Amino acid sequence: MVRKPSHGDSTGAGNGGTEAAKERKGLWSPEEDERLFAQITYHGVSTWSSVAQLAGLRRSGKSCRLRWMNYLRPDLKKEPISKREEEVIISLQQSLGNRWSTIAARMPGRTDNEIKNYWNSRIRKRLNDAAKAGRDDGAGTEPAPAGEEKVEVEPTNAATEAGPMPIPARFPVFACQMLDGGVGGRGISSAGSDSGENTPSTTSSTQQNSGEESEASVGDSNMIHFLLFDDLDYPADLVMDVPGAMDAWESELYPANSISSLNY
DNA sequence: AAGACACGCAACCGCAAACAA
DNA sequence: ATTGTTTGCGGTTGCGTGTCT
Repeated sequence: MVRKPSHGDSTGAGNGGTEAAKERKGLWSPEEDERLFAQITYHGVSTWSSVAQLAGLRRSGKSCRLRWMNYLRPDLKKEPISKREEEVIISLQQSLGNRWSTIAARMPGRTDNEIKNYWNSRIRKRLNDAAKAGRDDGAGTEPAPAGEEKVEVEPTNAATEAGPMPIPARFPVFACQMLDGGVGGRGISSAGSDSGENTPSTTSSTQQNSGEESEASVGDSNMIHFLLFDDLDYPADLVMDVPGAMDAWESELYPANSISSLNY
């Protein structure tokens, strides 16, 4: 259920109207998204506040960063969180606690916000229910280990569940820039690969993964890493070979004239 | 059909860490 | 060493939509 944008004043003309410089808040309009995406794609990120300024957005740098990280980033997975991913979340939450960004860093294509929301709205509730049910049964004093709370686990790779791997909506151009090395601020490079700590291992491991994870228990952290490498859907060096991706990007998602018409 | 409620998601807020001047 | 700025994080809230009564 995607909330319909309620940006009554997508141009920023509203919001009281008089203070042109006043920061906009609330949902992002498609135009704002487009401006932000184009700005970052073509010019990278020096500082987020400058991104907001250069893109002509009346948004805080913070807001721009959040929008990019949680929504516009080309490497985000758009499909719902799979059972396997849910198991990983549960397992990592057990070992790391509510360190959502760390958990997200180990789940390519997922954001901390997404994981946090998923946890708060679904898993936590379910675990609580399970714990309560356990107490009612008198069956145990501890809630069942989260990993065992599962839910039938498909042996298949999550990436293959939904059929052919979808072409990430905006990845190609972004990847071109990344590989080109041209625009590189620190923001754009970290956004393209993933935040920091897992980047080297994930990218290097991607090509060697064997395709299927072992049957190790969910609580096994080594297995989690292995499994996650397996989940990395869009290794940067493969993206350039996706036939027609650029065409799709240009013709459907962001026609050249729609971007070049922006002033920045 | 309509209102109440629950759910899920997007975004904001406040804080702390990192960095620059 | 100090101060100001920016970034990143986790918690929380607001709101649209779906479901139930």
